[in-house]
Amino acid sequence: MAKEPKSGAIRQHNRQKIITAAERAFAEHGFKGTSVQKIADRAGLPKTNVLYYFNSKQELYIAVLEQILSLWNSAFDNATAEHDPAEVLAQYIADKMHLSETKPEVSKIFALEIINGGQNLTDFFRDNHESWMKGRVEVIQQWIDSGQIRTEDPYYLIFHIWACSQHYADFSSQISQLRGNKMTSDDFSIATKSLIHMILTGCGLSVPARYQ
Amino acid sequence: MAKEPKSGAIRQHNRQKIITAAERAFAEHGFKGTSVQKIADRAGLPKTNVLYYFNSKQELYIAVLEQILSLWNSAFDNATAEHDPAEVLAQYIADKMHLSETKPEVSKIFALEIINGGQNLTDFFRDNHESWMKGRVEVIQQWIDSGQIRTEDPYYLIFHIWACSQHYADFSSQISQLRGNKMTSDDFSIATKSLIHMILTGCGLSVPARYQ
DNA sequence: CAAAAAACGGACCATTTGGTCAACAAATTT
DNA sequence: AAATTTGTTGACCAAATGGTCCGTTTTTTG
Repeated sequence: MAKEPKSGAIRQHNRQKIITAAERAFAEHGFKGTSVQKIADRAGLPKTNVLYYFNSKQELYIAVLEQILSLWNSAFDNATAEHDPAEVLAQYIADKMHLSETKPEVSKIFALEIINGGQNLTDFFRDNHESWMKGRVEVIQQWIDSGQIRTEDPYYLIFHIWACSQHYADFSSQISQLRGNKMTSDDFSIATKSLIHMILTGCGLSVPARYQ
Repeated sequence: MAKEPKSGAIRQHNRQKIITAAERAFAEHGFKGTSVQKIADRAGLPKTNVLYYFNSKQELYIAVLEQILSLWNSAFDNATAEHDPAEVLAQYIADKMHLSETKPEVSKIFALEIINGGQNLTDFFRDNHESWMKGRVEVIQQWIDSGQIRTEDPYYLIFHIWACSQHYADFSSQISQLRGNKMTSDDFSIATKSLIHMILTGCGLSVPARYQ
């Protein structure tokens, strides 16, 4: 079924144009709320052309989700118990916050997907994600066991990092409304420091100088 | 236009039945992803009947949002600078976590709404919310000024509390998948303690005995 | 440069869906 | 109990939408 890559230059270029348009559209209105026509308009192509490259709306959506995965990487991925938890966690939080600042659509699409039960995430992604988590939990558990950090449960620590950092992307409209203006780059910098401080201190770590 | 209450017993009863059905449906599939027919089925009524009580899908959706507001209340609402910040914040976090545990649909509907820009929230709600926020920020600022708590910015503190507590409702599917099973009541209890510990400690507060 | 492959795009179709109508049934009111 | 209001429902409609068809144009290839 799936026509193989064929990687022509035009194909590559158009697919990317469509994915980018779709990314923004899905982030704004969710899967159901986004019509193929709207995506096509944004990409500056006729609808038929979009369906030519992606056989269905669902297929396009999944392509968007998959492209997003490449952004998930972070230094935390390869950290071991030998690393300094304060450094690793601070860096991880900073990375996540940076992503929320620069690619809020990505976070929103994922949030929408997960809230709706994550039915479109491939098993491949799920397994990957799960084993990533297991690995990270193990490292944190070792930090706990060696008395380097103090927290109830590694899972919750990671969830709290995700929750807070993603909140700045997903709930940006609420944040802007309540604060009276959009978060500037400086605001993000302060929020990041604030979050790093809270989480590290909350784990009994002291904040590395360059994150203060 | 808007037919006034008329508060007959049947009316009251049916409206509530519909709202409850709609609440679950919207939480699962969002506004666009939920058809009036589906809501009607869940409520055990013909679609026409749903439209009879709520003139449009949008009107029903707004009714759902408004009913939700009643759950937003908390002891934190009336706290002043004279209160003990550790007590007040711990209680607030516990309240929010409790809501995530018992009414995850509510949190999800709100999350979906805010991610999509909150276009359906009434001005009334927005203003209310904004002035609530201003009041709370002021109290926290006083705690900061008097050296009782240590945090960068009151706004971010509140955002982080929301982010973490709501995460347990909104991202429950992800949490279940990664942990390997659904959060039990005991898990929630531990997560709550963990969160209270992290946030209070992160603000330089010590955790009140009954939350440890 | 001819032939094959890839890209383009208008017309079209089936389904879903929000919403209306009109007729009928049940409750309430007078 | 008659009159009026409220509740119930199936039939129906128009718009939106995902997706197909098929002919045409452009690009690539042998």
